[in-house]
Amino acid sequence: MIQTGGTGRIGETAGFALAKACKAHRGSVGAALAEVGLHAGQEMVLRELWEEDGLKGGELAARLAVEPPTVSRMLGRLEACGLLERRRDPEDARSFRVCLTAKGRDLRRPVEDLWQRVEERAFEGMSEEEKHGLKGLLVRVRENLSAG
Amino acid sequence: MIQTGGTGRIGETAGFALAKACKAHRGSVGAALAEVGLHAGQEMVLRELWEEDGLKGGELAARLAVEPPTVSRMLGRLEACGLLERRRDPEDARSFRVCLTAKGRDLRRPVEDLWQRVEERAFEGMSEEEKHGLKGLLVRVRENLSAG
DNA sequence: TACAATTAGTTAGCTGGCTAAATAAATACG
DNA sequence: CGTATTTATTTAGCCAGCTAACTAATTGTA
Repeated sequence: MIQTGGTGRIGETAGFALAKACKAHRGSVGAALAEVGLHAGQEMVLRELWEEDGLKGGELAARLAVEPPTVSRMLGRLEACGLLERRRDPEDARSFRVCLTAKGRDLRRPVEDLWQRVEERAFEGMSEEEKHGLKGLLVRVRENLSAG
Repeated sequence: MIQTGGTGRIGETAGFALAKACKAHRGSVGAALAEVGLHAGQEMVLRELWEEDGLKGGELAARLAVEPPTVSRMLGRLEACGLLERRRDPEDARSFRVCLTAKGRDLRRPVEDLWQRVEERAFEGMSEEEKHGLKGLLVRVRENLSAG
């Protein structure tokens, strides 16, 4: 049994449960990612590029809902790892296109697989209905908060 | 409308929805916390102490499910802010007790209030049943993952 | 055309999180 | 009793995230 947070107001909120569940999830994903040489969060950058290669830095930041400086340094590290490269945009000299290398593309399967393994463990014992309902509610939370 | 992540496998998982919802939630809480001079995560330390003052550093790390070095530096900063103090444990010279100052205790209300405001916005439009069900599922996710 | 305003990225510096390694005290044990 | 082991905390250094401030290129406009 896990304590849900005592008697205080914060510990009783759904937001608290959300934060703790997410922390555990990120921890599990992070541990698995370490086995392929990645840090938690970096797989999100790769995921966007697997979906659409050649994004501009700013587009990447917007899709990740992260600030430009964050993306800037992450790209530097991923580039140093040989997973992607920045190519100057011929149409705009202050932009660049982020392009996956073969090495970066090859990580797709292993990363999707490990994410899937965590998924199975995280939601073990839940029906498809429960899981689907949970997902829907989480999307609503995100919508509610990203407004303002 | 918010994109849920395209066609890739990761974007379709409940874990992905969890991560994105949590990111939005942490962002909202963090913005509100900034108004009382705190950073996201620090309120969790205070919360534990509001529940039980005088915890040892290691106990705090365990309850937060965080590593000792993380707690060590956070305590240093919170102490520098005058929110708490470390008192050496007379029964064990290598331990200490973390004790709130009046300033630290006074933050309870404002922090609980702002957390509550985010709670209302985050789960706006959800019935109590949905919210309660969501909370229960999130606790189960946490239990599933904190096992191994 | 020349200059102002906007836009794209980067750098610096802060925070929460982590691991590995060092310090120091308590405990176990021969 | 003295040494070895375990335990509590800190330090160093890495990464993701942030804001503020800077650079450089594009665009708007007088």
